[in-house]
Amino acid sequence: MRSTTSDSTSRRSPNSSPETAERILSAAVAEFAEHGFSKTTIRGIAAAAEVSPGLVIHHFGSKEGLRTACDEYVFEAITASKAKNAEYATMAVQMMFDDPAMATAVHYLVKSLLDPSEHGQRYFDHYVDLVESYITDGFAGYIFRQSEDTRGQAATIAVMALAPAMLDQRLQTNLGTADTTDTMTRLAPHLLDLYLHGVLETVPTDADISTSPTAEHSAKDRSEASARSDLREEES
Amino acid sequence: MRSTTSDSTSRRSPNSSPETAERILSAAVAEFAEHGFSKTTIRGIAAAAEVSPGLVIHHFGSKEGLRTACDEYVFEAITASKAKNAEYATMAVQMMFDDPAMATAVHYLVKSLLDPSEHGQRYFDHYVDLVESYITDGFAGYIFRQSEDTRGQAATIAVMALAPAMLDQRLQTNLGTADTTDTMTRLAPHLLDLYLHGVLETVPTDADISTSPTAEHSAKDRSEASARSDLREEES
DNA sequence: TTCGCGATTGAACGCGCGTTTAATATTGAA
DNA sequence: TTCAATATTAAACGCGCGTTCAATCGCGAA
Repeated sequence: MRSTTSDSTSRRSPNSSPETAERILSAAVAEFAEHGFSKTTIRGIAAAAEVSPGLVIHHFGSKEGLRTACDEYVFEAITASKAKNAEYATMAVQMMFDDPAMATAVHYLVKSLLDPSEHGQRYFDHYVDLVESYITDGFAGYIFRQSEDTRGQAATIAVMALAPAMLDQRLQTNLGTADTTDTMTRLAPHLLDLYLHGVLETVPTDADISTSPTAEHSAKDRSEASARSDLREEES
Repeated sequence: MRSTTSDSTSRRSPNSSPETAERILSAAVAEFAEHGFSKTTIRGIAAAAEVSPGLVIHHFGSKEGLRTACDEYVFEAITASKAKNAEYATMAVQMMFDDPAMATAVHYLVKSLLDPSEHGQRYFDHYVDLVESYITDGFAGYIFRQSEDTRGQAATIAVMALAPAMLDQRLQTNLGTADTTDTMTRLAPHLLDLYLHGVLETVPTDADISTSPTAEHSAKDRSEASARSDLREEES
């Protein structure tokens, strides 16, 4: 039943269509990346690839088989990209979105990460390992703060690095950015600031220190009041 | 023929069953939180609430109507919690998971956030607004670093704060933590460190400082090599 | 040329979904 | 008690899904 070059002598039988299978695979990655796995249909993929639904099954056996093939396809694309651009990993995720195909691959991985399945866990585990090696060995000229719980630290940083891609659509709508690249460009300086200095500063005990106070907003004690009010009404 | 009615004392209109509707609602929130919206079935909710599928439709009109009802239900639970515990918002998300019902509510919101729909966007927008007010007014005794792009900064911080809850399952598997509370407790010190100091330190110009080299891993320049290799094999 | 095999298709199958419908059970109001 | 309205159910409807199947097409081998 399984097809696609079962002959070891690389001899192609009467008919072959490696490019058709690849077109299906490419369409599948795009569809999965956009709609997620459960909402994506074989019929939709077939339509995008301009083939019949039956042919998709013929080449990949099942929807799950197609997904597995997509995993390898995307992993190879990501690793190939990393070889060319080793700086992406920890915080410069936005660099990956320059290449449209790479952006699709990242979106696919995000969907895989958020969908309960082994595929996504495998990628997440690998990513945490990668960050952990960065913590111990340094990365791109930077060194990391050290912790007694390096594993937990690596997991924390990995989660932070993946977060913007996961909420890409939400950010795009909220900030009014045009696309993913635009969004990541907008976030980049704040991410860098966060990674370098954090976000909080201990309240000055008596004297002012550092950080030019650009805006003297009314810093009252309404931190709790604002938390309780108006969660429900909105209009923006 | 369901039980529950058991004893007498029914003083309502001709017939009514607010408690049955509430049981359905509660079951729906739990099911949605666990499986997401598209994978959750009316039949599954009905079974969890021990009623017939038709009754679910009778009370809420449709699956979408049920979802809308769940939104309000969860929003109220969250806001009620915030009234009692105003410290959760920015980084102390883990505090919310003490209450099991609250943990379900948070998981529901996460699923809503990750599912493309207006409901999740509404919550995200509100949350960014909340963080923005914290940036300008301070929060829980802390003051925030100031930026020219407060909106972008707020969005960045909001995304960071939501990230651990979104990858809860992935973290649990990777770290071997028992449950969400355990996971959040594990991450908490690293999150605090991140928020207070960041993760990176500029590489020392000439002298070594701090950071004991704990790991004897082959700490070569393999940062790039490890990125390219062994993405696909795993066994842990 | 003829033959065989994989590529490809259109139609159909079975299933589970959200929803509808008709009937029954229950209960406050008259 | 009688009545009307609601709660509740079992069954079924229609639809879209993943998948199967039989038939056809196209091309290399003989």
